[in-house]
Amino acid sequence: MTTSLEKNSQRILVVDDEASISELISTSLRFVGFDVRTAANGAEALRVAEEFKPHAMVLDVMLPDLDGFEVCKKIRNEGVDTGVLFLTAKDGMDDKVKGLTLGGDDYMTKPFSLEELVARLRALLRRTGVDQIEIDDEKMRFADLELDEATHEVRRAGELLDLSPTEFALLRYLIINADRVVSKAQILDHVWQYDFRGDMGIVETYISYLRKKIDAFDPPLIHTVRGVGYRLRMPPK
Amino acid sequence: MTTSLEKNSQRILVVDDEASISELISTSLRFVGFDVRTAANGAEALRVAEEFKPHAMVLDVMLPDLDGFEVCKKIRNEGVDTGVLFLTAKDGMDDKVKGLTLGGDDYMTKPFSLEELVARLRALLRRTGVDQIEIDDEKMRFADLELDEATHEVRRAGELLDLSPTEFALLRYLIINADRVVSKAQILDHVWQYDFRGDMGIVETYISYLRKKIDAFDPPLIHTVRGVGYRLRMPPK
DNA sequence: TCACAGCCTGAAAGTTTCCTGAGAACGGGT
DNA sequence: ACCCGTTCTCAGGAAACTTTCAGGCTGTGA
Repeated sequence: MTTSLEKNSQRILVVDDEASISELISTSLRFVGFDVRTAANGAEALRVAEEFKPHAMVLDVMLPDLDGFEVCKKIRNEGVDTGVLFLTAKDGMDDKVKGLTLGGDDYMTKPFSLEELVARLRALLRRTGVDQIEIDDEKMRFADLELDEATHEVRRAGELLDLSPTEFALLRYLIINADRVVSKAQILDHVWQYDFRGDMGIVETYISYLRKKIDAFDPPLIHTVRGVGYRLRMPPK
Repeated sequence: MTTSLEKNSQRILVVDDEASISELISTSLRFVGFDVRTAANGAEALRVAEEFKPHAMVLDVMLPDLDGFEVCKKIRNEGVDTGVLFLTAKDGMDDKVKGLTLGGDDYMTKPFSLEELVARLRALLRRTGVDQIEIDDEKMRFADLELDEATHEVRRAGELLDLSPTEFALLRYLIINADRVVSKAQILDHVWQYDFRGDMGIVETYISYLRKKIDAFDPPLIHTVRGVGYRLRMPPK
């Protein structure tokens, strides 16, 4: 079923018992080029990890059998050297969450946005440095735009801009899809948390906010494609 | 299993019978670039030390078979020349341990913070001077900030500041990660003792304390990145 | 040219995150 | 035992951010 034959992509194991979440994540990760396997519980995770040897895992701490920490520990004891991105519920935070950012690992609370997930996962893979070509020093560029994941700085024409978290995430998504048209629905699906129930008007609002900041310069880079979506591009000369 | 082939890193042997502690420590040490092996008791420690020839050891004094002092003595008798960082429980045997800092050795009481552990270990390696290039003279700098590991002094613009232990550790962590955003969770994981069970509000409190001291000067160096964390940086021109 | 859907944007309400002062708890030193 | 510096919790208020909404604008097709 699942290809898993993509020679050049990094292998990610997604472990979550909620099928809808698991699917959401794996679809997204596949789409951006990862080689993904899933498991619905700890036991299955162990089995899959052994033969799949993932470069990183996305791991719910709340599993039906073992908890995420156990799974992580066991897999590492098996000699699979893998970074882990833990998923936790918003509240259960107090107890065992300590220590999750050690050793290159990271965690996110549910619900999250898919862009955030991908960004974190990439950062994690970069840190744990699995067989990695050292291309991107966590900076994205488009035209005279520059977005730095590590410092959370955004510049246009060298000038520092002050963006809110959502503005930052939206711009990141636009840059990733530079030159392509992305629909408001796509934006909503990727940039907003997966449980967001509002309508797409909010995307318009945020595009407007972004324009005020990044298109205070010339030339404007954010273009509306009426009836379709938005597109980041250099205006044709 | 674990790489252990990193030619240029220093070798550390971690000896502790509590698996969770041992793992916590080795994960942290590996991540900052050491080549780590672990042992769960005295006998194993002797065996591993003989062939691993560690530059330093992190050694629990309370082991199931031999105690830490015995282990240390035997290993040195075998001709392995290694500094030792002892770990002791808060209460017992202060007297026995006290004498240990006479050599280049050092000790810490459990629970400790990981930054503290790494800092002490580095200081120890520096003192025992194992085949090391003498790069860092135990002073860290950022802008007009100066933090001296050896004297525990902190200056800004040449002026001596009076920091509490926690404030010192927090500032050290910020300087180590200068210019990058560090989340409150990361700070908690690295700067606070590993058994701390409170919430991240305390990080805010300490950031506030630190600001009152180091940002009483101009320009302010500690910056909040809303929704993400904190960041030490020079304000943009 | 008109009408309308699609889009833009200001403003206000709602929500979250952060800052900080006050005080309780703790512990080492005298 | 007491003092004092330190750690930690808590809660009010400020500030930043998110979301909704409505009125106005614009491009497009009839």
